Amino acid sequence: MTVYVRFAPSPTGYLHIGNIRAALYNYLFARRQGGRFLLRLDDTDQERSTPEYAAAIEEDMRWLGLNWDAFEKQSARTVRYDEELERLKKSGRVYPCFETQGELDLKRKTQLGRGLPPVYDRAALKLTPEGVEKLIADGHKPHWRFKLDPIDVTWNDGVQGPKSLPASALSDPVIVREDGVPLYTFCSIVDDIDMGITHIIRGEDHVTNTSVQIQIWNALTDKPAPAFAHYPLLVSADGTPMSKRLGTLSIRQMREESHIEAMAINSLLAKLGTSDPIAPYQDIETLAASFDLGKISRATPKFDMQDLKHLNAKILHQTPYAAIKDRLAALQLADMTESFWNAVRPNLETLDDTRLWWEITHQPVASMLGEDAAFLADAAALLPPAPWDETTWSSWTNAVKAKTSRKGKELFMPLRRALTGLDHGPEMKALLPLIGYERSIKRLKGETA
RNA sequence: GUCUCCUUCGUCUAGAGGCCUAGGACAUCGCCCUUUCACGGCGGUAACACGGGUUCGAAUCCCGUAGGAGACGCCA
Repeated sequence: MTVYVRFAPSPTGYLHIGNIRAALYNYLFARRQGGRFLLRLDDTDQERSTPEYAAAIEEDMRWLGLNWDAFEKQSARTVRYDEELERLKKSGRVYPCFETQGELDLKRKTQLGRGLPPVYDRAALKLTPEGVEKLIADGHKPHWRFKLDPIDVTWNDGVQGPKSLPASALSDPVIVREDGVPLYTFCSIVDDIDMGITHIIRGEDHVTNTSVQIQIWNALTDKPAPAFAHYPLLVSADGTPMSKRLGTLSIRQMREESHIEAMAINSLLAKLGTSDPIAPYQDIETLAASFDLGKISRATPKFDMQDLKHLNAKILHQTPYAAIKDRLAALQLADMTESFWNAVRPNLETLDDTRLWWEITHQPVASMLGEDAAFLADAAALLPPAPWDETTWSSWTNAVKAKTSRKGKELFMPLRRALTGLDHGPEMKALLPLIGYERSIKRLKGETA
C-alpha cells in the first residue's frame, strides 16, 4: 500500500507555527515512506474562506519547500457531498433536527450546570415523520445529524498508542447546516475515502473528531479506515496556550519581519517534542530521512522564538556560498562575493544582517575614536598603501604594535571601533581589504567616510 | 462539570524494577584558539511535581493530590 497523506488547511487566515507543523509532519512522513502528499483546501465555509488566503497558503508552503504531489479544493466537490449525504439519508443514518442555536446553547448550559457532559439529547429522533413534515411545511429548515452507534470507538494511534473513547461523551455530529452547507467532519471523510488517504496525522485537538469520523467512514465504505496519529499541540514559551498567540507567529511574519530561514522553521518544528536533538538541517530531504512518528512525545512541548533565532544563526553559519549565492544577488548590493560571504557569515543572526556589514564596507560610517585619537593617528600614519590582501591586517598591526607598544585588546579594539564604528564583528583581516584604503584612512582620523 | 493526553536539568528529551552517584542535545557559564569581539573547539553547573502503596530494591508498577494541554460548535 502506497502511503498517501494530506494537509487540509482552511483558507481563513495565514499559515502559522501551529498549523504548519501538520503540513511538515505529513510531508516528512510521505517522503520518508516513499508516499505522496496532498494539499487540500477545506474551503466549504464560503464566508470565511478567501482566495487571498488560499494563495498565501500555497506561497508559504512553497517557501518552506513543502511541495505537494496533488491539489484539491472542497468547494469543487459539493456534488460528491450531496451524493453521499443522500445515501446516508436513505439508510437512516442521518436525521433531521430543528432546534435553534439558542435552544441548543440553553440545553448545553443546563447540562453543564448539573455536572453532565453537554451531549445532544437526540430529542429530534422522537419526532414522527408527520411531525417532521409539518415543521418543514411551516417553513422550518432542518439541519442533519449523523446517528452515532453507542459503541466505544477504538484505534491504534500512531503517537498515542491504543485509544478508546467512550461513546457517552459524544454528541451526534451535525454534518449539514440548516442552509444546506455540509460540514468539515463529513466532507473531510468523503474526501479521504475518494482520494484514498491512508494516514491522517494531525494535532490532538482532533482526537474526539476521530471517533466520530471513524463511524462515518464505516457507514460510507467497507474500506478500512486510515491510520491515525495525533501529536500534542505546542504551548508558547511563557506557558500561555498557542491559540492565544498565533497572531504573532504567522509564517509570513517570520519570513518578512523576523528574516527567519525556511530551514530554521523546518528544523525546529520537525524535532521539537521528539527524542531527536534539535539541530540545524540544511535541506528538507535530510530531515525526512530521520522522521519517525514513534519519536514524537505525548507531552506538550514549548515553542520559544529564541530557540528559532539561535537555530537560524547556526544554519547561516554553516551555509556555503554556493547555496546562498542567488539570494545574495537578490539583495542587489555590489560585491556580494564568496570572500565577503565567508567574512561576514559567522556574525549573522539573520541573512538581513548582511546589509549591516555591507554598509560598513561600502557606505560612510561614523568613526568611534573615543580616548584613542592620538593612538589612531599613529596607526593611520602606518597604514600601508593599496593593494591590500588578507595579510595586510597583520603586517599593519605589527607595525602599529612596534610603534605604540600596545598589544591585545588595547591594540585591536580601538582599531576595530574606528574602522567599523562597532565593537564586534567579523575578523578584521577579512574586513579590512573590503573597507579599503580610502575609507580606512579617513575613519582612523575620525572622519565619517 | 465530563472525557482524552501529559508532568525527568531553564528548554527538547533518554529511561519499559536493579545497568541511574539519571544519559544526550539546545541554552547558560568557564577555559582554549584568534596578539580584539564574534565564529569554532573543549569542559562545568543543572532535573525524576507531591503524597501514599507494592517490592529485598522504583524515575520506572498501582492509588491519590496538585498542575498543564486538548475536546465537549449549525468552526476547522
